[in-house]
Amino acid sequence: MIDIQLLRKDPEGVARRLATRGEGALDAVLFQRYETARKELQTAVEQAQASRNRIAKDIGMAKGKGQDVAPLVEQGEKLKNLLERSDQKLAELQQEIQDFLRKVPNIPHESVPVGASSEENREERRWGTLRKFDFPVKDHVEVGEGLGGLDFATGAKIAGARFVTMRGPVARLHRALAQFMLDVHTREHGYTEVYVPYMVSGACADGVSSLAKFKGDLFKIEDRDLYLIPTAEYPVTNFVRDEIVELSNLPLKFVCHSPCFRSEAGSAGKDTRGMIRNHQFDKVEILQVVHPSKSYETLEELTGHAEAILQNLELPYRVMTLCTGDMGFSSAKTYDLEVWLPGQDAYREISSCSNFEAFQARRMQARYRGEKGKPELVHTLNGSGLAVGRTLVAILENYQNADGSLTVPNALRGYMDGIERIDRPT
RNA sequence: GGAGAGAUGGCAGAGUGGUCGAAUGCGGCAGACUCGAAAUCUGUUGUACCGCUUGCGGUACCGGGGGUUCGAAUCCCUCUCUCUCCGCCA
Repeated sequence: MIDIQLLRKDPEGVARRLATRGEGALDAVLFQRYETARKELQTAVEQAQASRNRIAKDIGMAKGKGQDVAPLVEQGEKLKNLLERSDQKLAELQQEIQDFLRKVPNIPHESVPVGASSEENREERRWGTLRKFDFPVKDHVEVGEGLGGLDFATGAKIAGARFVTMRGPVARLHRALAQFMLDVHTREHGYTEVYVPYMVSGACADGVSSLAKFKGDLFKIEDRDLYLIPTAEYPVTNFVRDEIVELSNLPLKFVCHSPCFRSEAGSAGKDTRGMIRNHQFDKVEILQVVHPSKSYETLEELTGHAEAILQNLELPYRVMTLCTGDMGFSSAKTYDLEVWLPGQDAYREISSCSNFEAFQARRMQARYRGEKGKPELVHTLNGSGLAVGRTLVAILENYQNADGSLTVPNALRGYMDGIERIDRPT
């Protein structure tokens, strides 16, 4: 949620900055109208409540002295009727304002390039050299199926389109990747590993993003207020929901390996081949809860942590700053890491690292006890470090050999009984 | 699944219809003592919103929602969660 004080102070300015996101901009006029009505109603209700409280107190005192309270009780009754109606109206209006505000996306940071689509994302840097292949390059589907390790038909039989099954050394490579990522982040980057529920309540989902807006992207458990998590960000960020964290405990740094479930509503026909865009995939997520003054330096650091995985795996990539129109709902600034996929002859997103500033913290009342002893909202950040499925894709494509075998990246051999190559089954 | 007990401020824990936003202890902050620290003593210390504005006033909040009442932390209904016992299960 954006800061309502800021919105009150400068509705036009906020609307202007939000408009750079492209989607239906903030209706500043509607907000002003809400505010005027709310103020008027609230003042009236609170005045009525004040008189009610005074009368109740007077009755108590009069009774204590043994005086007649009938006239006072009658006054109270009258007030009660009046209050009931206006109280309800106020509650409805406040709910409306809440709903309105919770659907407003975060304000982009000033360093974010203004643009309408991914075309206008800004490239920051590139790492690694693209391998030259002296044989026709296959995509990950061909390589994976050739190794007997990826099986989309069985995935489809079990659960439908956009599901995959893995077998043998490829399944193990997939597991090795997750282990490797967890180890690097816990050993070298100071994150604490956490294990979490793979379902969250509606309230938790609305804490990290807008449930009202993005319900369709999630899988919901029938007849329960539970959603399958689309990323570990959902459960892990909610660790600090309704908490006041001691200043000395900041920053909190968590790493979490989890499956992610996405309905991929609205992406019909997009990336239908292979395991680029599945309903279920694994991801290792890194997440930090920090002091507000530190969040932008933390964003650089956290992005570096995700990059370290790609560097260890010697996978070439580039870093993009998402433009205002391409950023997620809750983010103030996002870097995407895009890995080189020779099978697609393109860079593809493999990690997304965002600073949400106080946007999520405000939605879930996550605070720290500030320097002056007052609770203040924390800043939250997270990034994929990395999407495991897509990392496997990148390895299948970048490490493939002419004979259809796959070289195991150096960094993973310790997790694979030291084997250097996965061969085609004979 | 069955039976019972409980949920109060940062934490612990009193309070069973009327000056209760809530005793007390711990913790935090400020001060005194000290070369400094500890101990001790004194004071102070919830959050959100609204209105005039460096202060004051008002309102709401005792797990969530609803009800009874002139008045609810306190009574009633309901939901959620926690604990204990039994059953079942990895």
